[in-house]
Amino acid sequence: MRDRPKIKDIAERAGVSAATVSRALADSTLVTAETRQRIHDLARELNYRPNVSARNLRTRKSMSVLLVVRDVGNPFYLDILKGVEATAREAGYSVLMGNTENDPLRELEYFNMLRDGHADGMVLMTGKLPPVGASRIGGLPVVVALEMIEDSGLPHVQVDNVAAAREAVEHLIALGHRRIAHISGPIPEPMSLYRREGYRLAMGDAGLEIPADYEVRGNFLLESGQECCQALFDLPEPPTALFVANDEMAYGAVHELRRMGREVPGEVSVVGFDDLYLSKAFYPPLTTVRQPRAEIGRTAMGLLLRILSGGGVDGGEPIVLPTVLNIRGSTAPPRSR
Amino acid sequence: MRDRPKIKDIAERAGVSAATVSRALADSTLVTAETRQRIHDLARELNYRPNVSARNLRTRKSMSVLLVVRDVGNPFYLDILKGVEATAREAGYSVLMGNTENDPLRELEYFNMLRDGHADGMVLMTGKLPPVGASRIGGLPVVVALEMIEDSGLPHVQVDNVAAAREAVEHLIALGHRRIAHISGPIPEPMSLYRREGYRLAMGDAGLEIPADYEVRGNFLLESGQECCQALFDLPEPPTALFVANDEMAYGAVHELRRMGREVPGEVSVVGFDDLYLSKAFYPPLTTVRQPRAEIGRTAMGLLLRILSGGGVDGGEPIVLPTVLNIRGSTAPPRSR
DNA sequence: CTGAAAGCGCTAACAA
DNA sequence: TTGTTAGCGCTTTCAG
Repeated sequence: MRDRPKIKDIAERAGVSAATVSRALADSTLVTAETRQRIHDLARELNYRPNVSARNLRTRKSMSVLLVVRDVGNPFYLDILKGVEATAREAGYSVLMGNTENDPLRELEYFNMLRDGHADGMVLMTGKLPPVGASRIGGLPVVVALEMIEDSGLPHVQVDNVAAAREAVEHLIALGHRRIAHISGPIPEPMSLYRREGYRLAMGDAGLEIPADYEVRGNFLLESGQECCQALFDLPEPPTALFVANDEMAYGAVHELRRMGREVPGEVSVVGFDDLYLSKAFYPPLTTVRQPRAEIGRTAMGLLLRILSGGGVDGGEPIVLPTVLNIRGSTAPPRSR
Repeated sequence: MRDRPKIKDIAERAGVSAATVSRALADSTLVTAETRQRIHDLARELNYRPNVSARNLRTRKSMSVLLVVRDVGNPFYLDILKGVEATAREAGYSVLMGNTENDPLRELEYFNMLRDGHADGMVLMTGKLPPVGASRIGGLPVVVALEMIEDSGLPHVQVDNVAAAREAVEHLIALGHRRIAHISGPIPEPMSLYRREGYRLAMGDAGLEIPADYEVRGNFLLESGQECCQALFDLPEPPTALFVANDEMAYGAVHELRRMGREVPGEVSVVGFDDLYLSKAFYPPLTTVRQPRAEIGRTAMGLLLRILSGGGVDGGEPIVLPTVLNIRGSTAPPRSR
């Protein structure tokens, strides 16, 4: 940072004005190809780098976007982050990490960073809006990914959680399971509700009753999967199959089943949701719904870029990316009695 | 971003000068407590937020730090990121994600972001320096975490990889294993070399020969663990235990062993390195070296903060954080023959 | 304690 | 095609 060359320095050496240098460095055709080249050479020689604060102040941009999640420590976000980062970088944007930990104050703080010029736009994955009222959010350059914020008027990139969950449960039913329980995410978060809805629809379509105790609430964390699993197998009539709302809890559930001496999938089948990259190395390899995470990241960031470049944004219809049910070793027909 | 209030607006309404507003908002004692309060109230009322670009330009700071890793998609970095983010945020800094994918050009680009005012400092976890020569790097506000860059003169936060690896292998030896193989990371990366060195030391101390084919090179990825494992068990005299240089490859190795019909730990014991958060739910629960990742992140960021606030920095002695060998279900005495 | 004035480094009208 | 000029919004001397 000490005495770095500025445009003026280049201008003096090149015998031109600062404006010309600025234009040349921006490859403006208004500058002779020859002087343009000369200035580029000079800039390289001096190891010149434009001061971003000055540029940002002048252009009223920051060339940064904010990626806001509930928990940066959650491996689920990794591929999304990767997709967002790649797409952002290709377009010359940097990615600022935002971590809310479900704290409304922090959620608000990240929105404020949009107003104070810290970032030009936001990819929001918390499923929540700060309590300032949707009116103030309306036109902001925000794309909601993964989760869904109803009536926000914001563009969404997501998967069809209901249909995906339904397909997962239908797979269990097709295998012959009747007593299928569900470990859900936190209620009433929309994502949890959708996946539960898919479960209910599949069960209903198959004419299967859902016993009251067959829906237990988790919190998407590993330990929660264990606990919920325990509760389910304390029941007088335990299930023969589990549809778990995410892979992490599914890991916990399988772990717990093993601890209880129940075989997976021999005695109990388990289906997860997300297809974390470890699920295939898990034992038994986990049957689970794959979300195209990297693509969600790329698509969301692409959409944001379009918004930032003034392109048309229809916050109307969400962009829905396809899921795939990856059938692996954790599901099998129920043990014939 | 549209017509946001600026200092001047507040100044006019308060009937004072812009300078006074600036001072008041900075809680300078040069301003009467009463006007200070009035201006704060006004700022809140107008929903004022200082323009960061203008402030950054003026103060020559960005209040951002760059966190540079090889691969943002690697779950290993999660807890570190979390630690860095938390510590940074407490101090008012934002975290910019940098992802090099081992591309020297991109590594250089991130260093340039330091020079162009994009960020004030960097936590570097790639184990590499761009090829500009250490001379230009010397005084930069950069902290190296996790990996080690020899002769860089930069402050380091790391663990003792040699000692940790040694302890892991000693555990296997203590169980009675003699034929212990090692799946290493990419050679010659320092981290891989250190862990291999620990393996060699433990073996040597126990008077155990290392057959030529017992050291195979992986790349820290899951598939690589599978492949290396396959190579080892194609040997005429396969090992009874594996020390794998990271958990991810260990998952792959265990997966492959299972595929080959070899029991873990009955037939083969496996020790990993890192203690990813899933290793305890893995089957069998993985014996592995735990690195205090969140603490590495917090410590590195704390060190960087000290540097940024002009505090003394001794790039001499690295800060070494302790590791713990977590003994779980993937290791057992060798099957008695 | 407060105000006037300068300027951080850059870009974009407007003129030439 | 190039130069001149005027700020972007803020902080910080320097005077008062």
